Amino acid sequence: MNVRTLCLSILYDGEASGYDIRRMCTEGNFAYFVEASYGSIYPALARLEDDGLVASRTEQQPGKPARKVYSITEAGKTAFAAELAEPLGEDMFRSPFLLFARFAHILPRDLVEQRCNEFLARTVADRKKLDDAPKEHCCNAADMWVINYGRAVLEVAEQHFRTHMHELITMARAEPRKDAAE
Amino acid sequence: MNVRTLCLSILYDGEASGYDIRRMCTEGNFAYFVEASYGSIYPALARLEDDGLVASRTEQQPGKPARKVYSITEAGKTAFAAELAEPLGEDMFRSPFLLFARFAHILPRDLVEQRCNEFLARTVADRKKLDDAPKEHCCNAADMWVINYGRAVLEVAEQHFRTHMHELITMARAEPRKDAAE
DNA sequence: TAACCATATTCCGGTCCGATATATGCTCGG
DNA sequence: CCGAGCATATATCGGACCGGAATATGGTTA
Repeated sequence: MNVRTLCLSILYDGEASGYDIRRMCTEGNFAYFVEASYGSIYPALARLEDDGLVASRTEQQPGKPARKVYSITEAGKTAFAAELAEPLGEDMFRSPFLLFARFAHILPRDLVEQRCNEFLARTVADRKKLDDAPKEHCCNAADMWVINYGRAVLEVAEQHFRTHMHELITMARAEPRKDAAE
Repeated sequence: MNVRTLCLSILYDGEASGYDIRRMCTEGNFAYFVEASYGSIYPALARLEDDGLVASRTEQQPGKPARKVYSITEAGKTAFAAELAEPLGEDMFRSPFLLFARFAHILPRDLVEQRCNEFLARTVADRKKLDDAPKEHCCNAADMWVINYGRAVLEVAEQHFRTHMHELITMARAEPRKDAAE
């Protein structure tokens, strides 16, 4: 799933600037399964425009820098539907935290505890955002389906982690940075 | 979490060739949360050796190409522990399938059904691999903790998907590729 | 009034993926 | 018995992508 397709998917729901697209990737309701940086979004939009799949107009706003607002064309919609009909890339999950967790036994206990608390906080925040999503503005039925899938998964992730994180902390080396044995 | 650190983490458990590391990434018990390709592993190992964090010996095996077997040095272990003490990168989940799912309503029903079945099959296979992991060879307590976390999450993912996939299929356009209305 | 933040875009270095090339010998079907 | 295909093993290259810095601009706030 390349950034081109990601841009088309966002523009499918309405016009947006590169900045908007980035924000939807990082803060929007679907941030938990798609992402892209400015460094990929802007070149992708430029190429999309060259190919006639999106159109742009420059919107002057008093007090703020001008926005270059992109919208999807009919050709873009067709290309997007065709792209979705192609074989899908594999989902991927990368977790620095789980790599860290595997080595709890060689790490100081206070570090493991800190990272566990950070991980829990992130998981809670992610779940909360999906819980709040429906109330805000969104969505069509398919969007709600996707959000509910995410909620179901994050809910057990949080619950499982809450009840088992202390086990991981117990595995860590018992010296919390000072020499006081026992 | 860069490939250098990933290589060190695998070598921490015992010596391995670049090929072995790749296999552990794609087929091993931890494939579900770490990955790297040859294109990153071999350069990473070369740099690691330059820096003295790993050592290598060439192992001639009759009948097969020679293996260049890497092992972690004391300096490597220290560097790895130091790396784990650094702030962790964010976990990330990227799902071409969920992006696809958001647009179920504009896609033909048979395509949505097919992709759903493929997704279910992949989820089942992933969960099954984690279920089988403990029986095989592994692991220390921390490894088991990580595997159990993965199992808990994949189990609900599978169960939720099984009970709700038909809703997604129902949202799809009712024409299964021919003109037969109704 | 200076520092900072939000909006908005662009560029670059470096990392990483995916595909391909190369080499070797085994297994299995025809 | 031979050739296709596969598993082992390493290396390389183009291109995609990330993350951060640079550049503007004007509003907010301490």
